[in-house]
Amino acid sequence: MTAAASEPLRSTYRHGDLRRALIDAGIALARGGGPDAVVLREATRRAGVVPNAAYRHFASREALLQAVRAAALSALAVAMESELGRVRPAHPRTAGRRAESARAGLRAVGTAYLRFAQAEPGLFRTAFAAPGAAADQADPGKAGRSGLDPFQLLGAALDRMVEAGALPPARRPGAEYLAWSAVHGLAMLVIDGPLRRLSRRQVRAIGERVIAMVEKGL
Amino acid sequence: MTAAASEPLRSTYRHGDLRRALIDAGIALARGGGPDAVVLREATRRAGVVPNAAYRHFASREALLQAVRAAALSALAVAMESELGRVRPAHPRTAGRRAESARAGLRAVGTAYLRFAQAEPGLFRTAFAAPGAAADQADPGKAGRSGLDPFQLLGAALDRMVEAGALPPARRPGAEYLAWSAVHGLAMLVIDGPLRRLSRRQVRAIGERVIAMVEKGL
DNA sequence: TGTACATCAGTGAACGCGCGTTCACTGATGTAC
DNA sequence: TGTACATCAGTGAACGCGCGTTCACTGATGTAC
Repeated sequence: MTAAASEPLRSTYRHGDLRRALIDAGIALARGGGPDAVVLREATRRAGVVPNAAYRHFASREALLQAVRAAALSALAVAMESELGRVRPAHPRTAGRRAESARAGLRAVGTAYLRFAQAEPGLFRTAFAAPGAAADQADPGKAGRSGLDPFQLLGAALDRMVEAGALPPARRPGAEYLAWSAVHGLAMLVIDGPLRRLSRRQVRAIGERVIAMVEKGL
Repeated sequence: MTAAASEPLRSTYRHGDLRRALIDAGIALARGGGPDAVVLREATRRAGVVPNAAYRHFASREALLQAVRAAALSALAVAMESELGRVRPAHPRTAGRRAESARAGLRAVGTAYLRFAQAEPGLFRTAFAAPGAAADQADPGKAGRSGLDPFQLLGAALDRMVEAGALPPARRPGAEYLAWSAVHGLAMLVIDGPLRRLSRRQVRAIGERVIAMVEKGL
């Protein structure tokens, strides 16, 4: 009954859910060209609506971009959760297995992060583009199914490593910054920077080594 | 005798060195706002010249940006060389000292990289912004005094570690990608991303830990 | 169950802006004789 | 040493573009009686 959110044309005067349609259009734009490609006029065009109609739902172009950013972060969180789910056995019995499982969790987080960056470079860049001065607090909607955002998922993985004895507690504080930096750096170099000529295979191989370096160097 | 390159006003009909002046203006713009701030018209304004005059020296806005990017890379290389020079004693006698000196070289490279990113975020972002499709080969002018660009300086530091026995030769291939990723990631998160609220102190502390992680995890 | 009405989502037209780039020009400079 | 001239760096004016945003409007919807 409700109009399809992605439908660019419509027969009714009212749109149905223009807000949703604009966000979806914004996501599609971000997917193709990163944050700068999230152009308010183009989003309204795709939604089959006159440009200023957007102002019924967003205060400004920046507000729309903000919503798209939250969606991108959320998509990343979902990808990480899904990789985590694939890798973690329910209740390992022995201490050794628990430690290994915790380490696998950290690897899963890193792997999913890199895979997402490579599969969706535009969304990835949008997720981490600096917001326009304002709006910095935790916004709802950037989390995955578990309610955690990507950074929190990483933190939880590190916590599990400490619990399982795979990471000395003294090393825990701030460890997310180290792990995050390594993986984020490779992602940026690959999608935007000087490593963008590397093949998929090469990137995966380097990704594994980066993650191994983190595991060993933490 | 030659007109100062940075002089926005001029009394002569000929400019003197408009090309240089446009690049300098472009650098100033990049310094303030990253690659997107390198606007051809603004650069000509600052050079005290009519907009289309730029086309005597650059084929397009992209060509100007390219020149600015090369200058930014070169500035980074110089900063790295300078930090390297401060840290490396000339000819360490014992193997242990040579190894330690080689490690110090790697740390210097990473430290300078991070410091440059934080001191000159606009230039840093400009240096690593993806060039517009064309022009990818090694351009002259992006190197430092030694003739090496930032990536090559990192490679040389790693080579010295192998020579000094501070890094197993088997670990050498591709090691620059690992080290680079870690440091680059922290730089990006700090200047543009979610870590931008961290204080100078905090960043330096995390920077040291990231570099330590690289040293240990390589 | 029918009707009057307030609400407010989307329309239509327009604004000012700054951008990159093209065109035909002009006049200072340095060179050839 | 003086003069004619070709070169080409910078001028002046204009283009088309797409953007974000504001204004007064209109008409479908759902609600109160």
